[in-house]
Amino acid sequence: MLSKKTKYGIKALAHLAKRTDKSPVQTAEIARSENISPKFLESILLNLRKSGFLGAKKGKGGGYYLIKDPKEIQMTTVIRVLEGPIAMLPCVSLNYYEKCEDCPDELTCSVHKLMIQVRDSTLKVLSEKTLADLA
Amino acid sequence: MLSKKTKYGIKALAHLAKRTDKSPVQTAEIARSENISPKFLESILLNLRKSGFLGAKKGKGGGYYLIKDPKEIQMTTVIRVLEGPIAMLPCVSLNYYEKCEDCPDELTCSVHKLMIQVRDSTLKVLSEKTLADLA
DNA sequence: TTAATAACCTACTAAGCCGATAGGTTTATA
DNA sequence: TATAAACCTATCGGCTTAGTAGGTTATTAA
Repeated sequence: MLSKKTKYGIKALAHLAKRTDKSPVQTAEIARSENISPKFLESILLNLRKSGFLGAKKGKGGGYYLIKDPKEIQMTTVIRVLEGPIAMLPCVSLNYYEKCEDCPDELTCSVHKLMIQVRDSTLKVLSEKTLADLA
Repeated sequence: MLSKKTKYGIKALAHLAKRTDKSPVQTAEIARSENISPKFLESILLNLRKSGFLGAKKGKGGGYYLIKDPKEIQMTTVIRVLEGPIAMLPCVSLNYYEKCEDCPDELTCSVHKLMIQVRDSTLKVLSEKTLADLA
C-alpha cells in the first residue's frame, strides 16, 4: 500500500503538470483543490523540491513549480523518492536492497523468485508512465 | 512491502508443499528450517489453518499439513489472506475496496488510473502462480 | 491412567511509522 | 515596512508490526 504521502505527492505533481504556464502555485491552492491537509502537503512539497522535482519561490506570488518537462519524469523515480522501494521485499529491491535475515540463499528462495517477477511487471508499467501521462 | 508475517507464511506453505508425503509437520520444525521465530510462526500457521489452507493434528506426531493440492492454491489468495489487499491503493482494490476521502471522482483521478494498471499487472503474475510453482 | 506432546488461545509489549499539527524563521514582493 | 509564502523544527496520538509469555485443550504413547 502506498502511503498518503506518496499519493498526495503524486497528485500535487500531476496538478502542476496540468497547468500550461509554469508560474508558481502555492501550497494552499494545491491543498485546497486536491483536498489535502495544507501543513502535511507543505512537508511533501519541500521533500519534492529537495529531491529535484520542484523549484520554489518565496514571498508574494511565490509557490512551487515543476523544474523538468513532465514527459521526462518517470513515475518510478517519483514513487521511489516519496515511498521508497517499489519491490515487495527488500531482497528484491533494485534501489533499496537489503538482505533477508532469515534467508540463507536468495537464489534458491522461492519467495524471492516470485517477488522478482512481481517487481519486474510493476516496474514495466511504472517506468513506461511519466507525469505527462497523468496530466 | 510485504510484512514478515506474509513472507513467513508463504515460506511455511512452500515448505509443506515441498514434502512428498502429507504427514503433519510441527511448527517447531518449520521454524527451525526456515529461521522463523517459533511463537510468531505459530500464530501464522493458526491463521492459515483457520483460513482453510492447512489442517492440524494435536498431540504427539501432530503438526500442520496442506489440505489442498499445491497446484490449486493461487498465490493471490495466499497473499490476500496473509497480507490483505494486493493493490497499492484501497480505491483500486478488488477485494478490500475503500473510497478515498480526498478524491471526489475516481474516474478522473490520475493516480487511480495508474494504480489500476499496476494492480492488473501484479495480479497477472500472482494469479498464474500457485504454491506448486514455489516448491 | 498418566505423562508427554503439540496445537490452541489470550494477553501483553517495545519499537517504529504515519499522518498530521503547532509555531516560529527566512526571504521575496508590493 | 508590511505582507506573503516558503522553510524549518519539534511534537504527538494512534496504529501496526513483530514478536514474547504463559496457560489450556486435545491426542498419543507408555
